[in-house]
Amino acid sequence: MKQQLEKQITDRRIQKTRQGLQDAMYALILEKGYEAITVQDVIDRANVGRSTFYAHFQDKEDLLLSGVEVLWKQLEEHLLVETVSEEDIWKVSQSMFQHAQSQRSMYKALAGKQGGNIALKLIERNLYQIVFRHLNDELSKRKSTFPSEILTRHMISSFISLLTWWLDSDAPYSAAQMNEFYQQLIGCAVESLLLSSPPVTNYRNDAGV
Amino acid sequence: MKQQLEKQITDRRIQKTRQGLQDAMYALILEKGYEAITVQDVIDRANVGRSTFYAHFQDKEDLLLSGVEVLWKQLEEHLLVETVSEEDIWKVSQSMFQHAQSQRSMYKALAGKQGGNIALKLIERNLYQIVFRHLNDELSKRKSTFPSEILTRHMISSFISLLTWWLDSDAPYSAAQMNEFYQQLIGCAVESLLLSSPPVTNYRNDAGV
Amino acid sequence: MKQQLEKQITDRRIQKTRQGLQDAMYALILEKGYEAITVQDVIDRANVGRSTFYAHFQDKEDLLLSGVEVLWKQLEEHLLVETVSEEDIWKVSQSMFQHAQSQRSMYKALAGKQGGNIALKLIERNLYQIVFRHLNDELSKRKSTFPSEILTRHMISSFISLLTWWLDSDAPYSAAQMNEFYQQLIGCAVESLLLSSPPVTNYRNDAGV
Amino acid sequence: MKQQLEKQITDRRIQKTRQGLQDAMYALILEKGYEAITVQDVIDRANVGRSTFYAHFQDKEDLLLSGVEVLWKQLEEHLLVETVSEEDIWKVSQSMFQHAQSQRSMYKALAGKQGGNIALKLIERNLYQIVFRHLNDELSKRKSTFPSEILTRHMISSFISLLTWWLDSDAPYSAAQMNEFYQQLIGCAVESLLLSSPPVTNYRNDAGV
DNA sequence: TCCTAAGCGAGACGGTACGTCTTGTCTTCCA
DNA sequence: TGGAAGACAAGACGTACCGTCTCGCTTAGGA
Repeated sequence: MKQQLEKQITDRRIQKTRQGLQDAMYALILEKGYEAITVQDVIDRANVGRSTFYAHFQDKEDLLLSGVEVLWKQLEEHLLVETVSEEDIWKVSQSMFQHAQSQRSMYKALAGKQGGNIALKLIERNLYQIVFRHLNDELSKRKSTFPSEILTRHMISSFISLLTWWLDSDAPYSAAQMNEFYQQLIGCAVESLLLSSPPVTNYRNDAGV
Repeated sequence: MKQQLEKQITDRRIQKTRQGLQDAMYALILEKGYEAITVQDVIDRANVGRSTFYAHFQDKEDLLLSGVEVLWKQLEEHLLVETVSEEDIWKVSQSMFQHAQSQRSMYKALAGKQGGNIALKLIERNLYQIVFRHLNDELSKRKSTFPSEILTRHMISSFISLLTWWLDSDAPYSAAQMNEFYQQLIGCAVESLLLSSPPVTNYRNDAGV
Repeated sequence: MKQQLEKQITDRRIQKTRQGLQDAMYALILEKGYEAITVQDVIDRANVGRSTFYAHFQDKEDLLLSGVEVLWKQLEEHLLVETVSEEDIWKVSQSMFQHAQSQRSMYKALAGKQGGNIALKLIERNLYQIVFRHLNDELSKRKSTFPSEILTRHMISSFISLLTWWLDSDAPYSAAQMNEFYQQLIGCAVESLLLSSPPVTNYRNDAGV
Repeated sequence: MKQQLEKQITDRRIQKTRQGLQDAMYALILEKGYEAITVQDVIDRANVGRSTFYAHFQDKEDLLLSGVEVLWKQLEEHLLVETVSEEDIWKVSQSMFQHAQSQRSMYKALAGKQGGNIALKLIERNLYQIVFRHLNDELSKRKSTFPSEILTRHMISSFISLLTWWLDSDAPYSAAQMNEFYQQLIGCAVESLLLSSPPVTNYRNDAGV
């Protein structure tokens, strides 16, 4: 008990330093792009010693990716609050668009074109895990021979492409509209591969906002 | 006339050096990945002096991208030979799959996951130019309000995603089969947005915000 | 009264910590040499917190030199017990050889080649004070023009050189023997400069410039 | 022949860089003392890149010691010119005093109290080699039981002590005078240990300047 | 056949960023 | 309240690449 308390308080100090470094990183990414950033830049911005940086993160990539974890945890909470199950693809995508809308600058830093592709690659991989499991089941249930990796990659890459365009172009579309676009682009293929018998409009009814 | 001849012969020597550097680059990419490569690695492999490298290319990125140009010229010739017009999207995509099949190792170096994303980004941009012009026309002809950038990016990102997966996974599909998959994933959306005449505004009703 | 008692007890505690740090230092010097030692090494060895170290000593040099003071006090007591006056140079030197013999490991740490030169420099300076005053008097009494700094430095450096060699080489000579050597090396010069009455100016004739 | 020429020219460039670094080092030693100097200080002063420094010297100690080599070579030449044999101790010492006089600032940097003890230790070791061999022979010829290490160390440490004092104190004595002092301090002991039978004044006759 | 200008290899160089290490200060808790 | 634990700012270290440069050699065309 005592040890835990002590640890927590120490953690608070540590957490503050980590947060400071992450914030400095986000700000710098939006200013000059991930690649151009130097460890020195980050620690100057965060008012932190060099060794402190390396006590917390292996290198600037590690710092960047630590941000993805934060974002990912927030997203999971978001999904929980909205009581979205992983099965319902359209709700998941909509939740991500919403989350991106509410955390715009963080998303821009991590997933925008300034953010380097490393963070994006991790997000892609995370999404892949979730979607692949689901699609693989569905396709095998229907004895489809269509390679599930391809379908998964298609859905993910299209989603990512849409998301990054939205973040970078400052296009005046709402999260809901973006999700609508996504459905229009993807839905038809998903239908034809997964939902041969049920009514075509099925997924559309769910997409009401 | 004389000057041109001299230039050509000199060019032959120069060309040999450039080629050597490009070849070294490809080999090294397949060995250890683009990011990990050092200028020193390249010039050691190509048996070339450091200054020679910088006489021909600005940096290793420049060398990499010079390869994309080569590839792109080959592709254009390929399209000419097959008498493919840019309008016919499916034939263009099929030609690219074919070309990738015939130049597999070069494609792997430039577009595979070892190749860094820089070359891929350039290919993407090139494709975007071609496809966007075409789609924008078609959509405006039909008075569709669907953003043509989004549709273009969707088509390109899906194609790239498919292509890189094919190159990296050594999946036993032919170029024709890959194009078949591509059509299955994309075709339906393209059709509904381009080929149907009336219901273009349909999605707007659902997307009320 | 209570306060005083309490103070004493506290002092005892403090003394213990200081002692622990000094002991750790000596041990480490003999193991790896003074230069290579880190403050971290010392506090790990002494089982002491970093801040504790800096509460007692300014830096590792301060800690080392604090040891010289201890050694110096012991030496003074030694001289008192043996009732040696500072005037009798040979007895002073013999006393130091004896003391070094009895406190061999401490001397090795402070004056040996492992101990860095800082401690040695301090010892040299201390000896210089004592010897210089004496020699300066004697030389001026005899109206000698021989620079007393030079003579002092000669005596000290020869003594130090002998002492450190003895400590480092584990040569099987007793303190008495070492002092005998010292007299043989130094005595003749001291005699000719101090004990002979007339021919002080003798060397000047040869030193024509 | 061609290869040698090429090498020489390259060497000239390299030599210039090395020289620049050494000069910067000497200047900085005289300004702030060896210990306080940073590699960065040196390369800033010498207008040299960091990697260049490390291409030539392992660390600042290596740079310092490389200076001793230079000094040593100069000294050897000096001895050659003056046709001094190693046997004649007094001439060797006089030559060193003379050399120090002519290269005062270099000696101050390397052997003065600003120079750290590293260079001095090396000089001491070099001298030790020369003197020890000679003295050891002489002592064993005479079947003396006096330890030759001790005598050697005595002579060297006294010489060094005299030299450094001279360099640091700016005392107004000439090289010849310094050597006279040295003889007065050392000569008597050397005599009594080496020259038992011959006339005592023997060495004095040789020391005429 | 010799000459000469360009391409070239070799690699020294100035510079920048890296990740590591040590120092001395500081804060927080415990006994 | 003093000491233990250890996070922290500061900054030097030695390494790794970069892109520029200087230097002779080779070499292939025009004299």
